[in-house]
Amino acid sequence: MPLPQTEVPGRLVAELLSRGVRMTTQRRTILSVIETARQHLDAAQILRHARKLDPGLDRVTVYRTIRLLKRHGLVDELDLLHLEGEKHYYERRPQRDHLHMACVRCGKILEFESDLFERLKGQIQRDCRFHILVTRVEIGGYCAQCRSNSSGLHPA
Amino acid sequence: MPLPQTEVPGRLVAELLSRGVRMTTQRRTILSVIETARQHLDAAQILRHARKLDPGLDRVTVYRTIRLLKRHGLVDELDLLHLEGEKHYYERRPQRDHLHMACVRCGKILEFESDLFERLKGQIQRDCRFHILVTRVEIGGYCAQCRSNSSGLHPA
DNA sequence: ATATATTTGCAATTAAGTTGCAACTAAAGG
DNA sequence: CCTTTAGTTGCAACTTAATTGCAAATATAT
Repeated sequence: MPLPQTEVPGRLVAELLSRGVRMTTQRRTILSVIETARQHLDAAQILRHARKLDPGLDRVTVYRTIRLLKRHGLVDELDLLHLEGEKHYYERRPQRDHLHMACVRCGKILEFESDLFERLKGQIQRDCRFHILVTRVEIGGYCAQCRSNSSGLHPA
Repeated sequence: MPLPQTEVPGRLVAELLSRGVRMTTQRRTILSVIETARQHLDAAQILRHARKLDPGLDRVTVYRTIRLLKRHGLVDELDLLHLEGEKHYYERRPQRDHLHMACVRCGKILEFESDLFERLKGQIQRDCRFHILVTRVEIGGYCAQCRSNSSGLHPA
């Protein structure tokens, strides 16, 4: 049975190729996993998904590919406040920065973008003469649902 | 003459005592290290400073005390974008949130507080009906000095 | 002063990510 | 296309940061 190598060349593949980075089947697999992810994935989850497409793929290759993407500014790394373990989560760097809210009760992650944040970045660049390359905003608290349902409960 | 920049000594001890937490000599030592720190310290640095005061103190006790402080919302945990290693840094939770800028070239950490950020938090609480407990803002880029000195250089 | 629930230090363990290296392979050149 | 070669992969071993189980020690209430 032939492996359906029918992936539409994604933006990440195209970006790396345009920068002269060598493209391997392993990298294509990992990049497609990251691009089609529906939530934030950690390295182990990326590996698990990638192995469904290429069972021999090693976790070292996942770590190295993530590092490559970080070096090229194509993914952002998040902790999501380490609500579970010390792992890191990755997402394709968006056009416009957004902030992450993590519910400490149910673990849900919400994203939010705001002109106020863009203005805040502008203020920092001006007032501190600091040239911003990357931002990471993580906010912990109770989401709307957990606020209504909470009945005075506290997180674990 | 009062020292305006200096934190009130023993505030962490007082806070914990007022919450009925048992106070040990080890905890007093670790708390004093955190309170008198002049920069952000990681667990290993806290241990090193604490051992100067109590050589038998174990690193496990440092980790457990940090966890205690986090549970009580008395310290904030930072990664400072993992510019060096995967360790975490700790600081006493300030009255007013501030954001952290890490220079990717020289490693310097700058802090910044801003009404815009307070307004951003207000917007989140309103628009997302999200009750904020903790915030963490880490921004990477080039500080003013490194921008002037850079001569086109890039970080390692 | 005593009782007891909590905390400590030690040793062992887990979790996440990295490194050295031989074999492999993508991309460039004939 | 076939060869070349510099970059990449997979494996095993390793590092670093943090956690766990447990006996001994100790802070606090009585």
